[in-house]
Amino acid sequence: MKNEQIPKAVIARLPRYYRCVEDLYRTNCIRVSSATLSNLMGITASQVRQDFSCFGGFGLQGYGYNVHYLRYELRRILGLENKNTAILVGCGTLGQILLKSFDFENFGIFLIAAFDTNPDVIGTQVGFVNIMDLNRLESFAKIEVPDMAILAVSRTGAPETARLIADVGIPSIWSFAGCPLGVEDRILVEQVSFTDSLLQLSYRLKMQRETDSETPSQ
Amino acid sequence: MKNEQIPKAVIARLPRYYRCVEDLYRTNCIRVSSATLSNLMGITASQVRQDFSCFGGFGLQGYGYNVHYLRYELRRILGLENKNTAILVGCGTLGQILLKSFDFENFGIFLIAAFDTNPDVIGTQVGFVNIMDLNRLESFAKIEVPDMAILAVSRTGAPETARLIADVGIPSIWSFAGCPLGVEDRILVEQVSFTDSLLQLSYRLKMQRETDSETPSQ
DNA sequence: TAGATTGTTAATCGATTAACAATC
DNA sequence: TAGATTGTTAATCGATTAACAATC
Repeated sequence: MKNEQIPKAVIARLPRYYRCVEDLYRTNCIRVSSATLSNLMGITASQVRQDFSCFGGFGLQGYGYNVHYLRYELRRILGLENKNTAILVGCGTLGQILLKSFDFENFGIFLIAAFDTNPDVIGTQVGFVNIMDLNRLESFAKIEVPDMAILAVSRTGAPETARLIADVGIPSIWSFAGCPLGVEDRILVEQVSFTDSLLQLSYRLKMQRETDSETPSQ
Repeated sequence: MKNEQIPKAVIARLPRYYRCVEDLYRTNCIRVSSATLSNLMGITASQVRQDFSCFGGFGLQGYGYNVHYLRYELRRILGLENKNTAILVGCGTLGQILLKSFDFENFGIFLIAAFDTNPDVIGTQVGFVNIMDLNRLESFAKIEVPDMAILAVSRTGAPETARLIADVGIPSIWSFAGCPLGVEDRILVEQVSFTDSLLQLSYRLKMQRETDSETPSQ
């Protein structure tokens, strides 16, 4: 594998490649060409080949890509073949949904504990884990050393909680808070932002209306 | 306003600009320079000015940007000054969270109805709306003409439901299904994908480990 | 006026596309 | 072998950064 430094744009496409290839794999497809894959992805075939060649290339001239092998390589690149442990911090409505129904195992992630500050939920079991008091996080993290914290607290509490997570030595946060956490320079932070997404849609909707009214369809 | 065609990269930054400026506005900040804003955003001052100049520029030499005016312009550009109506389709756990606690009004969006196929939830009230049978969507849409459908159904049902939404003439979907819907060429689709986000974090975590082990800190 | 800071132009950098030799 | 399709090189396109004249 070339270790040059993978372009950001390529990394951003990796999850979608994996989704496409996973679908092909599930439908027992044996091989796929860059042309076919490019259709599924909505990009050019040239780009598919260029992207894969960043990692050394997984294809065979005249044949294309073996789906099974391609899937394995993408899983390896994405780190899905590693086993990571995660804790969930913030067991409100969103946190509880994640505990109950998100398929962490599919991503090589083991959810080993959940934390909250609300006495009403502390001690209850949701999904497969018991919810613990957040003030036990520090001693817990010393023993179990989780790879990831899933942050599902309200925006107000997010930076403070994130600091705690970073302080106890957890190296990454998957955050649903949708705001800067203030620890981005110390540990890895990946955001799922509902509001950023909605704002982009709002923008596109407005633009489309403006364009439509300039060139009325008749 | 220049109507050249705003670069995609600029559009992707608009929500974050708005968040920053909203924070400044709330803390009664009167003016802000591109340098200050660039620190908050984690980008260069040059880029801030370049970005705003796409829309004609909102600043004043020697002064910077008036926060109140900048906020207004960003709201206008993002379409938040428009009033849009939305319906929610899929009232499972995630759908119900959105009904109960997402602040749609903040985004100029009025949630006017919710739909599901499950008899157990049809007829119940969640948040401010009553949940209706999905088979009433068509007649409903003819009368109310919603601007947006929020899609919170499971991945399996997503493409079929999306087709229905497009067929009844709703021009945009905010989707939590995290998979292609098959209507992207007919109407606007904006995705919130938990899995794509988690996969990116998984990748970054793996890369960091590899880098760390190459250059051990000692 | 002098200092500050914009908007814009030009230079650099990175990402995408096109073309084709290599080869299965 | 002939056809297909990759991986890679070169060309194009778009986005970011640097520099500075304009001007508040």
